[in-house]
Amino acid sequence: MFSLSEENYLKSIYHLEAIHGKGISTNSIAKKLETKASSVTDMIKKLAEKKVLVYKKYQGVSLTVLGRKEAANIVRKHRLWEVFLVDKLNFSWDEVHDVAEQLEHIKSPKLIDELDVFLGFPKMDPHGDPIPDKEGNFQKIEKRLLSTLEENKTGICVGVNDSSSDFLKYLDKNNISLGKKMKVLSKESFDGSLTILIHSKEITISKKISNNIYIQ
Amino acid sequence: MFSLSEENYLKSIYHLEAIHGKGISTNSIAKKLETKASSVTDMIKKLAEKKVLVYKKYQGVSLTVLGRKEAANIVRKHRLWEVFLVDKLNFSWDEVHDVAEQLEHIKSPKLIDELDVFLGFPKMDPHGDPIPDKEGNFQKIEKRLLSTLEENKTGICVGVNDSSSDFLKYLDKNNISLGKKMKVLSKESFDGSLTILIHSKEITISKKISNNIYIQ
DNA sequence: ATAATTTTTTAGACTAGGCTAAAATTTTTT
DNA sequence: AAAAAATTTTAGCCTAGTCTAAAAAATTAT
Repeated sequence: MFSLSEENYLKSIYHLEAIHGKGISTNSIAKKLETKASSVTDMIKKLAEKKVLVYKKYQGVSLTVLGRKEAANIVRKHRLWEVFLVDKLNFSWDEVHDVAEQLEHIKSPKLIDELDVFLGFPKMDPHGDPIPDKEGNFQKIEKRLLSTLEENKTGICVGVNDSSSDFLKYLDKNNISLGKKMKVLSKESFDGSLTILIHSKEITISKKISNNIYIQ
Repeated sequence: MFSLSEENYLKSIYHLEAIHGKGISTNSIAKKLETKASSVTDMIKKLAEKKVLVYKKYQGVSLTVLGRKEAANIVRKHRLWEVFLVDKLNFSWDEVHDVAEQLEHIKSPKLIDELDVFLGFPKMDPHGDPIPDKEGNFQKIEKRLLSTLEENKTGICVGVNDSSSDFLKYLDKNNISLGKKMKVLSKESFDGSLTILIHSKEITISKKISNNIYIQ
């Protein structure tokens, strides 16, 4: 059994590995968890003893198979709870993160199995991120950043790269949500900003925005 | 904001006050929380500083208005989650306690409001215990112990006094659940055991059992 | 009313998880 | 290849919450 703190470390390392591959640095973990490198060193020693990751001094860490499965299960719980909050309790997609962050630590295999049934075995959370199964596997969906779409081409929003409340509220304000069709009308080469057509309305978005929207 | 541990103390003291009135002893709290009296002394000092209870050395404690409201809200959350587990996730009434014990500590006012809506504003949990509203108020229902029912009289099961898994499983096995009609056929004066008619079946139950079933 | 017992509190120690400051190691720059 | 910079680890300290053992107070029994 893992403590709340241990689970948060596992989850962070899992997310970091998904982006950067094996060998996650102490500093990057510290940044992600908003803590100090020295605290990270202490904790990864503990986690290494528990066989969920491999650690060699000054070399960063990598999750073991066990650790990855454990982490995927926390992510699974997080995302299932997000679906619950949006589908059943009228939360909007920018409100779910903090609550799911708490709910993901509830320990009860039956709870999460039944929640999965109750929600109809969803494959995606409200931000378009995949929900792992019990083994930690999930279908990787085809997607690319809106910023890579050429002029006059059309895509459908299938996810976001940043799930912060601020960003999601911006999207709501501009009528961007999962499943929306969007066409790139023009691309400004100077700053990378895009003018897109969405819902028969033209809006201009910055490079930073288009770098955080996934389309298909 | 209160820590998990503080919340558990508040809840225990709240339950003890409901049974024994004001002035709860250090030892009784320790027993309820399965901890040591010395730990209790430490914690109640902290809680007294936070104004949720009044403490005078060697005199036991009493919740303040603030403390009672805080505690009632934890109970509210616990019982709403129990309803959710039974009504929506196919838990049986003997399985809900441990999970609700975890869920009751999730912090999100919106979550609990929306859960209440989603469940249709239930007034009782699966064991017949009342669910307090946000102010901590609940309707006290008329009820008496099955053991006080006279021979040849009939009652309807409206609650249980003991919510342990063992006891609830015993009730399941004997087809006793909320809403069931039961008639006392005979009472053994020697040991207080009862022979009751339930669902046109006769069963004999001990005094201890009949002391833990509420009827109306 | 005093002795014995029980309850409660205090004192001091421990663990998990975090921090700061300093030391050790690795990486980057010159 | 040495010096400078950045990263990581170690050492020592802190807080929350718990524990044991001993002291203090309250209660019960004689």
